[in-house]
Amino acid sequence: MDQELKKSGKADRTRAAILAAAQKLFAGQGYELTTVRDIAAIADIDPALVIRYFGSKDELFARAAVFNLKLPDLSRAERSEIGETLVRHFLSLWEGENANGAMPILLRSAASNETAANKLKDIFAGQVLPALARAGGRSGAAERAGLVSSQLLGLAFCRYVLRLPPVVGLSQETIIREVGHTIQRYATGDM
Amino acid sequence: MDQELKKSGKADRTRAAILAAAQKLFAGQGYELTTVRDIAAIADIDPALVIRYFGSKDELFARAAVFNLKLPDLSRAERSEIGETLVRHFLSLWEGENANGAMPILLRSAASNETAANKLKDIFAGQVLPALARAGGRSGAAERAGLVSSQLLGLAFCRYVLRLPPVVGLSQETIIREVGHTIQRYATGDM
DNA sequence: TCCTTTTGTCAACGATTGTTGACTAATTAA
DNA sequence: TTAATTAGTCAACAATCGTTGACAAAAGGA
Repeated sequence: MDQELKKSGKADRTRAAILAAAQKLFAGQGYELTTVRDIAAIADIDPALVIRYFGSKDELFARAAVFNLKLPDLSRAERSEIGETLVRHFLSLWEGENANGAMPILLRSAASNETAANKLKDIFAGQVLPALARAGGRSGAAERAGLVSSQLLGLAFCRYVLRLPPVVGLSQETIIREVGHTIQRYATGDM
Repeated sequence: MDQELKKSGKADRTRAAILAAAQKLFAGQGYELTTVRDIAAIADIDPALVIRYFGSKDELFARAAVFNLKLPDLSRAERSEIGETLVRHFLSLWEGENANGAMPILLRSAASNETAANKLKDIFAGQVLPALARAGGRSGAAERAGLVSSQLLGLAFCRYVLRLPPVVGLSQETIIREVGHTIQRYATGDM
């Protein structure tokens, strides 16, 4: 068998099918309500294969929920455009072409799954906070990061998990303008 | 037996114990992970009694998650203080003396429990939106309500469910000032 | 006291869960 | 073709879930 150039073997295709089914279900109903049998049914394979290829439901979830913030370097952006830049970045991450839906997966399961909750914590404490610390004023980085996180996660929670009609109805332009303004104030304004 | 003046009979005390245990567990780990047997263990009674007194786990959850927004009449408040007024109101509802923890219960279970999700939707679409429509400008009430909801729910989600350290660390004064400012702009600012 | 109602105990049910291991079928290397 | 590796199938496991019904204990009224 080829060592590096695998020609998308049969096993790889079922692996991909399982992962896709898992992401769809995890995003739609969370970790607890998603069963291995449901995943297998959607992927049209045997439930035992889910375990064989991913070890356990937990490991499959971990694989399905990976995502990379890829935060832009805020210290190089125009200081007056940090807010809009951040909001644009998150929106394209959540709704853009390469969106993989990992954010809804994490958000929906974070309330009852410790793995998901910790992943979210790591992201916002380990990436958003440092980025704001570099970009914003010298003090109160933790406060600013907390406020920014509450607004961004709240937007995602209402729009993708709860699907609150007034939030789903917001246009991207409105979000960029209004939420961008808020983030801008949190990130750089005086406290 | 007395018809109206029940002297806190034995049954009432166990009913209360069950409800208290249920609220504690529902708030801490959500609907799915909370088992009838866990509730019974904390209430120190038999699991069968949980069903006998509340019919089913679903009905018990509905009882444990009732709460009343009791929104103040924003049209009578100083227009320039709507933001702070709203944030103060929610904070005292969530952390004040009479806080019953129903908000964390709803938020934590909303991601995987339709009953909880619908209850949250009803609250914010049926109470917050009308209140803002009365108080704010004549147009764009839905947009304003969506933005306000995203910030308020995001704050609660980060602070009580996810327990993001930077958000937990925010003082009430900071929240009232900063989030109040944001809500004020969403509620009354031009869009 | 006796009788009725209330309150609590216990064991078990059927369903569903993640996971396993033995087995067959298909694919590949020789 | 033959042998070996890989992929997929199937039935079953142990555990846990919400829920039920039969029964015992306690309390209250007569």
